[in-house]
This record gives sequence, structure tokens and C-alpha cells, in this order.
Amino acid sequence: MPAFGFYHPALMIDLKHLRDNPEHYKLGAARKASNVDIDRLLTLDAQKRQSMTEMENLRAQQRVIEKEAGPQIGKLAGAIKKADGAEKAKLEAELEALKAKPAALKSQIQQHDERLAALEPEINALLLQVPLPPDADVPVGKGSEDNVEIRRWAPSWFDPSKAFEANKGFKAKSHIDLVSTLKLADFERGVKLGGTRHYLLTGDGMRLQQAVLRFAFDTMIEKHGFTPVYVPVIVREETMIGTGFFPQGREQAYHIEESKRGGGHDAFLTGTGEVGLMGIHMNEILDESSFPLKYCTVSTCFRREAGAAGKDTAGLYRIHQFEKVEQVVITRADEAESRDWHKKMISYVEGLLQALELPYRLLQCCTGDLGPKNADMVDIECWMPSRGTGGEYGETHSASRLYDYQCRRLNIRYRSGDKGTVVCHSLNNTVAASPRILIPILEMYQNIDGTVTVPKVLRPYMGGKEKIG
RNA sequence: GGUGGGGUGGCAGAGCGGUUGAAUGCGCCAGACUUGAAAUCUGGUUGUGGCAACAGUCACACGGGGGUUCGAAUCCCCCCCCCACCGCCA
Repeated sequence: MPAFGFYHPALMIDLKHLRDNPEHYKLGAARKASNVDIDRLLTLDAQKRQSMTEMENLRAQQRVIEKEAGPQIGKLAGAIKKADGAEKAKLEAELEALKAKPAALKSQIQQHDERLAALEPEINALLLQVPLPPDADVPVGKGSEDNVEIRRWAPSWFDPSKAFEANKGFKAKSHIDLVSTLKLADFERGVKLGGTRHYLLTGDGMRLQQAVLRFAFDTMIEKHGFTPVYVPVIVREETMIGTGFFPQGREQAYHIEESKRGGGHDAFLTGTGEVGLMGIHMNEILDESSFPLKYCTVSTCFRREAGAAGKDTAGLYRIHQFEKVEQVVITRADEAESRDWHKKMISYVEGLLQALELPYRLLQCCTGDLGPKNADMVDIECWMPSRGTGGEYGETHSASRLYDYQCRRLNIRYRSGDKGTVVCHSLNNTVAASPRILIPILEMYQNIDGTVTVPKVLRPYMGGKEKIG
């Protein structure tokens, strides 16, 4: 593996493709409500290439002169040491003349070099902001309100089109009430320790979380053949940029300013295990025969929730720290294969939710709801009886299809016989995020007497326990 | 935290001011031999970018950035990373 080097700026997006298809990228940016100035980027890029071509020609001249003059300079310098008087002065003049030739070129080269240095920061900043255009089959829309439902599923014993009470014969309590009476979580002490949006999970609350995570993790490893990995959650900025979370998502991540303490480098806390998993092969050239790489991790996730002030302030829905089982697939650059994996990764989650017997629906996210790095995204939402009035679906999973956008930034490639080195494709999807997933579990499995039945598949992870409370 | 040693092509590992984009070995690809395979032999095999895009051609890159020099993988400065030993420690 190469030692850590900064990503190559040209690897941020496929610049060649952008030059050939500017309208495609402009339309893509517009549909994602990005205001990146692609025309400006193209202008600067053209200037840069022109300057580069001129500079390279000068360099080539310089190299020719060097090869001719170099040995002569060496000889003259030797002769000067031995000579004296008029002879010495003459030789010195010759030497100066020889040296002057490449020196003239050098100053011209330097001018181009300075021009390039002046252009590059703006070009790079623009390049980093160009989003991956959404796929043509992604519905155009402004935000989450324009997302399109794909399908629903519910266990035979629950019909989400009817109220909870009609299904179960009593009024649903919210998970906030349930965790309070059953002593599964402690918000006051969480806030005392960590501030707003912090919490403790206690007793069977903690145990239930461990059970879901372990069930989800084991399913991915044992049933679907994913490779289990434990990854850093404290990473360098390059990793955040490479995975596509920065620069746009910078405000969302906790920043550890180690450089201000005089040592090392700054670090950021990751908001998802995806960062660690995708970072594994940063700056590597992989063997095509190793594909697909299927990684799964469980990690603590940190999110500042900047811009979400006042939203979902109560309960376990939106918090700063949580646990998540995440799946990631890296594969060869093939659209059909990418699409196929996307479907598979979603089906793994459906299998899991069906095993847990939680009603859910699949949402095709519209263009306005996609992040910069997604060509396509499908959200999975679980039914949460206490949300809104009479229950609502709430997001619990998100499955992204990224083409080569992320691998390009991370510089992850493979050798392909006829096409040389090729940038890989990557995909990711949540497997289970807790405690958010505890909301539908607790609320759906609550009983009229205030107890909560433990879902069958989780009982082996709860010491056989069937009921909480 | 202290002291010392290092970062070179897919991997291992030479080179330590000029013709070295880089020896050698491994791996990989093609060919020869073979009924086939192995072994052996021969040749090929870094990446990125610009221009042309059939072939090609030019430039840049020896952790990253800057400097010295006519010329740097080789010398100097800053940064990042790794390793060894000591100290501390979940």
C-alpha cells in the first residue's frame, strides 16, 4: 500500500467526462439544488490546460538544452580551476553564456507555474463541490416531500393503514413513555453528562440495543457473507473529503482540533461506519478478482445535528451519538452490477425488518433529497405509532448508489485488462441504527399492561427473555 | 513523552548530485518447450495529466510541500506517516 499521500485533485470527479458533457452536470447540479458554478470551472480548466501545454513545451526545450550543455558545463568548470589569467576569464565568460540559455527558459516556466498555482485553489474548490448527477430514472423533486413510495410491508398482525388502537385494542404509548416507566433510558442524566440530545440506555434498554445490533451484524456476516471489520471513528480530514462527506457536510461533524494543541493533525468524528469502511482501501489499486468487497461494521456514530435545532428534540429519534451496523460494497465499474447490488443490499434490510416483524415502506428519494455523492438513494422507513398524529413512518435506513464518485475521491481503483486502471463503484446501506430502531420495536411490541414483548429473533440475544417489564 | 532508524513501481528491495522512470527478485501478461500442467527459457509489465486520439507524443511524479543547482530519488527546510527501544498507561 502506498504511504499516505493526498488524493489527486483530478480524481474528485471525472473531469474529462464533465468537459464532454457539461449540460449533464449542470442539470444534475440544478436538480440537486447545488449552486456550483460549472461554467466558471470549465473556463478555469481551459485556462489551466492552455498554460500547462505551453509550460510543458518549454520544459521539453529546457531538457534538451540541459542534456547538451550539462556535460560541457562540467568540463568548463573543471578547466577553470586549472587555468589562470586571461585564459580563465575567457572560460568563465563561456560558462556564463552556457548557463544563461536554460536560465531564460526557467523564468518563463516559472511564470506559467505561478499562473497555474493561482488557478488551482479555485479549480479544486469547485471540483469538490460538483455533485454526482442523479440518474435519469430518479424522480425530480425539491425535497423529502417529493419522494415516491415504492412499496410497503407489514406483518399479518398489524395494518398500518389503521390506527394502532384499531389494531391492538388499546392506545399506543410513545417510546418516551415506555422507556421512562420501564427504566430503559435516562434522558435527564444523559443531558447532565453530555448536554442536549444525549441519553443513557439502562438495563433492558441497553440490552435490547445490543441484541438488535448483534442480530443485524450476525445476519450480515453469517447469512450474507460480509466481512466483519472494526474501523476508526476518529479520522483525518482527507478521509472525510474522500468519502464525500466534506466539504458540504463539514458542519455536521465534530471537529477535534489537535493542531491547536500543538501536535499532530486535526481529526473528525465519523457520523457513520461508512467512512471507516470506505477508507480501508483509500489510495489502493485492487485486484479485480477480489470483487465484490463486502464489508460490515458496527460503530459509534457522531452527529452535531447542526441546523436541526428544535426538530425531534424529545426521545431517541435525533441524538448526537448512536450505534450503527453499516454495510458497504465495492465492486467493478459496471452500472448493471451496481444496480444489482443496490437491490440486494436493500433486500438484506427487508429480510431483517421482516424477521423483526416491523412494518416498513421503501421510498425512492427524489433528486432534491439526494446528497452530493448519490446517483440514487432509497430510504427505508419503519412505522412508528407515536410519530405525528396516529403514527407515521420514520426513516431508519438509507441505501445509496454512488457509481465511482466516492472511489474516485478516495482513489480506489483496480486493473482491468483492456482499460488499464479503472475507478471502482461503491454502495452503502444501513443495516440497523440504534437507538432509533428501538422506537418502532418498543412501540409496536408494547402490550396493554405497559410491558413490551421481546421480538422472537432477539430473544437469543436477551438470555431467552420474552418480555420487558 | 524521550532517543534512534526509515518512507522508492502490484509486493519485496537497490540506488544516495548528471545518460535512473528507476537495478535485482517475486507477482502478473504473452510466446517457446510440453498431450496438458508444473518447471525452464524469451519478451513484456508504474501511475497521472496535456495534445492527438488508430498508432502515438510530450510533461510531471521515488510520502507531501517548498528550496539550493545548468541538472535532485539523491543536498537543505517544513509537514505527514511508519518502525525499534525506553518511560507512562485502558
